[in-house]
Amino acid sequence: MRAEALKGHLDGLLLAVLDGRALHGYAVIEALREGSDGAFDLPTGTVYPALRRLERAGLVRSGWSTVAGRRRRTYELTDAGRRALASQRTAWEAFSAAVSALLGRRDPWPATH
Amino acid sequence: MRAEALKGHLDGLLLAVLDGRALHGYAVIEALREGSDGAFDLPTGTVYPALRRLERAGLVRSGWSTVAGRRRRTYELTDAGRRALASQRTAWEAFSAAVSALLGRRDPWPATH
DNA sequence: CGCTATATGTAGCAATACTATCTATGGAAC
DNA sequence: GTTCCATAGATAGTATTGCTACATATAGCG
Repeated sequence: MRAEALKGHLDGLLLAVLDGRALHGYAVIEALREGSDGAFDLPTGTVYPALRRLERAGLVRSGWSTVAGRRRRTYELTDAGRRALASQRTAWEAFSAAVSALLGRRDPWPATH
Repeated sequence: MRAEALKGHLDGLLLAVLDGRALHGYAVIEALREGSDGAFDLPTGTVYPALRRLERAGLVRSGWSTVAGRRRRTYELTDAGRRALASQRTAWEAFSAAVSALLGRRDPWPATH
């Protein structure tokens, strides 16, 4: 997976794994890995700053908790986050369809010139 | 369409519209717009530098021609470009499947914690 | 006591698409 | 005939963003 492929799509994925449940950063990384069948195994340096970015944007809300002596910053969606997720899903459908239409064809173009 | 969504995917799209035919930059822009049903209407400041980038990488080859008093720099795939296109298609399948798996579900996660 | 998994975080880097701007020709509109 | 649009190419500078590398710390296992 090329590094740049994810650009512009990570936010939507983060919102998606937080949909309906609160997770801390480390668990988000695991959810992305498992939910993508191993395709997305993202480093902490990618996910933690991205979650903070979403929080600054008001799409998630965070709070601290301590479990078994380890501190966790837990994230959950805000109302704006849920709306953003819905719009990201729509945008993905459009983007995905457009790329597939262009890239998907296995035969070269008919000679038109 | 968010600007960042395209990042990392443009090269594959450019290679795809050049598959089996030679096009000049302006025609590439039109091919992207028409082939994506209007979803991708890219500015010249995006496409021209990207084509030069592909040429530096050895994936396309360019030559000049003049049609109706207008000079055109025409691009066509190299062998390496065709190989790169095949690998981009495979990468897109994997990426697309992974994102759809995470983003595609319309129902929130079951409560597991 | 060292190693691994868990857990959070930052600084700096590299890649890349976009905005804004510039030049130029041919043809249509007025 | 001159203004405007479509065609055609190009570049400088900017902003965003994901990644690498590094730093810190606890729990549990051998």
